[in-house]
Amino acid sequence: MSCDYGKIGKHFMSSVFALVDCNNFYVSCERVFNPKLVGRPVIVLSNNDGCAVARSNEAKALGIKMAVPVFQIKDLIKHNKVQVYSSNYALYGDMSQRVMQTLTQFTPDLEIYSIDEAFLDLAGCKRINLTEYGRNIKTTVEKWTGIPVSVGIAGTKTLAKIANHLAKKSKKANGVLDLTTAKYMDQALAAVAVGEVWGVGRKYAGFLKANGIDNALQLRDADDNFIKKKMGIVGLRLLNELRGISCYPIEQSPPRRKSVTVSRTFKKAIASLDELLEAVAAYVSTGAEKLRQENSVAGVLIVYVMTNRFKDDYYYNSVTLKLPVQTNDTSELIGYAREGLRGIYKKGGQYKKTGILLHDLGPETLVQANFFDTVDRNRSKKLMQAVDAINCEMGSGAIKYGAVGVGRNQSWKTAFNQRSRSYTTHWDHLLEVT
DNA sequence: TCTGGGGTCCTAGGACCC
DNA sequence: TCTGGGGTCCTAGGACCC
Repeated sequence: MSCDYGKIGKHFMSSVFALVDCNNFYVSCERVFNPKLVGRPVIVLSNNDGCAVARSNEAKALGIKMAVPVFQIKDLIKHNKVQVYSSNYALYGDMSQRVMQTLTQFTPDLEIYSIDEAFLDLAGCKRINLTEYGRNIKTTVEKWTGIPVSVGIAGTKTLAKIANHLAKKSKKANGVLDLTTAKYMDQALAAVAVGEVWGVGRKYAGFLKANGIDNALQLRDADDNFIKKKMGIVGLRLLNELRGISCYPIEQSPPRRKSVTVSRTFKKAIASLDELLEAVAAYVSTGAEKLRQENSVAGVLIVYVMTNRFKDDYYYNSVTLKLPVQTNDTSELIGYAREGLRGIYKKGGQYKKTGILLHDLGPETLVQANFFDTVDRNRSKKLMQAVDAINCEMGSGAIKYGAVGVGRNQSWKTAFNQRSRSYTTHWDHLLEVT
């Protein structure tokens, strides 16, 4: 059943979604390989060890908020012996795959929504006890991967999100909650703050509260026209989803990506153009590699620089380059990017971040030859294949472009001072003498 | 020289997500 | 001193065309 705004009265609930969400995912990954962390406050940091992006329940209980800068909680960390880890994306990505693989045992119709979440289509499972089924999912994932998960089940994705949220909070639910039966629906919705609803961010939450809508139940029963006017068509879909009318089906094969971004914040500000040029070349290399992995080419390249956004003299500038022919060739893209950066670089700036975006993506096979094209596309393609093959075999970065630089003091490189070992993807720890 | 409306495409910005 | 990164969708407004 699709989302049809005119027929709200006569709907019937035909779909069943389960949302499986890994608890404190990055922290849980660290705990799998270091059981001493269980039961203790643990946090995982963003790039450059800047902010806390994952927190164990014990860390949350200490009042450590999502994305809080580490320097603001230094004392808290010290006094409570909080265990602190740099992020280890290779490890988390690999653990994520194991979790998702396990979930395919329960239905082939699953949508990997993010690194730590998946929606399962359980419409075919209505005759069985859904709570039991959810419990089975939970224990199996935990047994096979070591990652604790919560399971929320309901008639729409938005309600499954809410069920999951409550499953985590409620002691009685103990990690699994089925909201497909309408019996406790109002009670459940009333228990969820409006800001916790999927699709309601900070701005909308503030606006809704100012208008007397504090929880999910009040939002569900809000006036359609009022919501449509203030939150657009998305808001209307949200109301329908809360009312049990599914607007967002499972998407098993995600459509081709529409853009690629690569950017990093520097630990220390950079003033020199040469260093920025190196950083940009490195980001372009990463972005182009991603394009080639997906057999895509880009038609637009954007380069930007910015100084510290928390300071008064904040400076941001960007340039959008329309490429003559869509491409995924690293050296070609580096050429454009360097040219673009020279145009927006302002001398004397203390730059904290730079990045590139690739837009207007399309399939490699459809590249339109251009009469004025000066690049030998066949030759470039073969070279790129060779580079990718070697980097795959020898490890990422085995072959780099000269423009990326090779110095030991590349201050633009990201710091990870408390990183755990890549237990699942590298074998070097087996050689360590302990 | 003035007059009208509708459609499409593009872009920038704002909101959200994890 | 120290503040992450990578995405999506929608909307409004302008340019342009008929």
